[in-house]
Amino acid sequence: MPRERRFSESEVLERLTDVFATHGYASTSLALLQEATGLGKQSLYNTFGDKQAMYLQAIDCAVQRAANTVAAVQAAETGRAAIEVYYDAMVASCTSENPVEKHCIVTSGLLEGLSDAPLAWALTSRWQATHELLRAAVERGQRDGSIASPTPSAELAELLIALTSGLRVAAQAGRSRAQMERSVALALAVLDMS
Amino acid sequence: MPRERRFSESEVLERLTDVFATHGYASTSLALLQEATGLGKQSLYNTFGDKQAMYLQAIDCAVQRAANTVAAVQAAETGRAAIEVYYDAMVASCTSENPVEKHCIVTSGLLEGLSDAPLAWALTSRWQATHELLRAAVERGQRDGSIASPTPSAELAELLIALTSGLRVAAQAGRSRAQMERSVALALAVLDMS
DNA sequence: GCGGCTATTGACCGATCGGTCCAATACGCC
DNA sequence: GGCGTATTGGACCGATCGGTCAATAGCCGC
Repeated sequence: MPRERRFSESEVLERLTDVFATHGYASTSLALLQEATGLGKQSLYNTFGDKQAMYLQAIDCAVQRAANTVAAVQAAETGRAAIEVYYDAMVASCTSENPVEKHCIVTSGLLEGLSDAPLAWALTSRWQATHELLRAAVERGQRDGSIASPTPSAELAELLIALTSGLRVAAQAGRSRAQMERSVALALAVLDMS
Repeated sequence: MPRERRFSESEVLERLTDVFATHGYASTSLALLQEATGLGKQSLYNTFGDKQAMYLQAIDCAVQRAANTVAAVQAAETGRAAIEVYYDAMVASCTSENPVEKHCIVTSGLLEGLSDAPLAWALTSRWQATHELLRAAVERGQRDGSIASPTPSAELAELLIALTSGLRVAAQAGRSRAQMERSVALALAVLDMS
């Protein structure tokens, strides 16, 4: 048996995810990744592959981080409560002092306009997954009566996810948490229209 | 009197704006700008200054391009119509085949998280200006009766501008024009709530 | 203790980055 | 037709980019 790695692959991936989230794909250099992980260039390449592969794995890592929120959304009492849980987490994330939480790797990546097919596919796939999460919550709310709007759940979810990304940008423009919460409250009123 | 420039400064700035809009700030290289303009590096530097200065001027150029839309918004019959004019233009822009129209230099720049103070300031300033454009339209609508919601115009405008940025991201995720129009229609229903 | 395998290190690669410098060039003026 | 000035293209700068390679260091079964 050969020599063993002297770092935790999962912990290093967390740091990679941090860097990609805060700087985006193009602006993340190998040097930044080395600095954040304390690893040498070759160790990173041996473990994760090239920059594209690291990014793809960072996306997966970011998805895992959001698993708690996803679970909380799905476990909410009503569909309406699920949506509110989602936006609570989203606003908290956007207004965080921590730059890692403030940025969404998927939103940033999409707006970056990554041209490499695997990256673009992974990002749109994640967007789609979040859309489905919200759509399911809306549909649940429509069934349990907590959401009055008869609009198809997919359409409502489309609005909700667009608002999510909009909040990310608004956060970068320096909007306060209170303002973002008001925006969310206003938008959620759409769910009550019949 | 010395030799004259053999290009139109304004036309070249248009091309610079195109490149910055489609690639963002960090991913735009001098080589790309040279290719798009046909000018040499030195001519660009003589005329516009360094990359930062070019970017700042490109932002102004993009603002000028939107002047028609701004005028149309302000000239609309009612405040409500103004908002609709705005979103018509926005959705058309987002769903354009032309990559130059599809991207918004301000939205992209904000999400890029540019750290240089002059750039960040210019971008947030533009965001603020658009917010004010929408706020004024909302206020007008509340006065002329085309917008029923009594919610402060600034808060409604905050939601509207967040949605705008969200649509930009949604466009990058490949959403269709029809879907975006439905999202807008849904969101505008907020203006009717009292 | 030794041989074989792997992880790590650091030098190195060509390409490109933003930016500068300089010499050649082209024009209006006298 | 010089002359001076502004413009121009290209050579050049150090730094950094993503990525590779060979040598070294560490651990296993033996």
